[in-house]
Amino acid sequence: MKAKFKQQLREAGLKVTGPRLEVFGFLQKHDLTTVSSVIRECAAGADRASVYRTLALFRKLGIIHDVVAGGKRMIELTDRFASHHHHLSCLECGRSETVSDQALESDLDRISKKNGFRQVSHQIDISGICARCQDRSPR
Amino acid sequence: MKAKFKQQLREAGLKVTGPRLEVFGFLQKHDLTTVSSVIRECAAGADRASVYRTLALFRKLGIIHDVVAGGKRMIELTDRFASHHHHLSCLECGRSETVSDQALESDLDRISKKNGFRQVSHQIDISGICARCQDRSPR
DNA sequence: GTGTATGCAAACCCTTTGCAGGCGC
DNA sequence: GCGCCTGCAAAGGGTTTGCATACAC
Repeated sequence: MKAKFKQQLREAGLKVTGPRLEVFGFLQKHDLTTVSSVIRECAAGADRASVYRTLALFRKLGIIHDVVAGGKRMIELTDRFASHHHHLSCLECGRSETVSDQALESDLDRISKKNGFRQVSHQIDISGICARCQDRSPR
Repeated sequence: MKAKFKQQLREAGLKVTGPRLEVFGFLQKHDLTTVSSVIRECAAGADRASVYRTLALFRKLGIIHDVVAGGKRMIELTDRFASHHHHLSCLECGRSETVSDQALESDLDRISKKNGFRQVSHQIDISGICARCQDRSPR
């Protein structure tokens, strides 16, 4: 996976640098994170400005994309570096669970076709209260 | 609809003021808009700061909610003031189409239940190229 | 060695806040 | 008239940019 990443950079005529490796490594370890987390956790290996530039580059290269989970803007690796999925986000504890559902994907395709859209991407954010938090504070 | 809005404010012990009416009126005319548009278009009747305060209030009262369309953060009236729907956003022209689909809603319910989630809300953003833009620049 | 990428700091948003005056009820 | 709401301006926080230096190739 890291090899694939380096290869993609080189094929685009870009350099494999410390900050880029640092940020990519962090994203691999923490799928679904925030820009501020990346800045905080990668501070030792990458300046704030470099993190922003790196994330912008990764977006352009299709390595990461922005998603919304629990109403908050997050970033994560794209399907090329992680399998296609969506999130169930708990409004109480903030945790997100990953789900994949074929019927859902089919419906989205069908809806796009019906409207004459050529679908490029989609994202879904289901917010609620997770099983654990329901148990903890029942109502 | 506007009567319902005024009623909701009064029932909450809040005042019906110029800025609040101005912003609500704009939201009714332009479903799916941005904070900056509201600020720009309501400038005559509401100061920037008042727009922010008003939007925060509307969010708290469940009059508006934030959604993502075409990857951009937008705001729109909630289901109480407009029927439940989702958006197909064109990445080229930026326009958004509205869709409602029962199968899709059922899928989301089923997925939530399967994971023990009590669903509170969900949002879907389908991005692609609309029929019109496909015709204009075929590939 | 060459040209890209980085770090630093300043500039730039967008958003929030404090406060005195105005207005809905 | 009372107390909430507003406008104004200043402060705050996150993001972007300019420039000289450092490093990947």
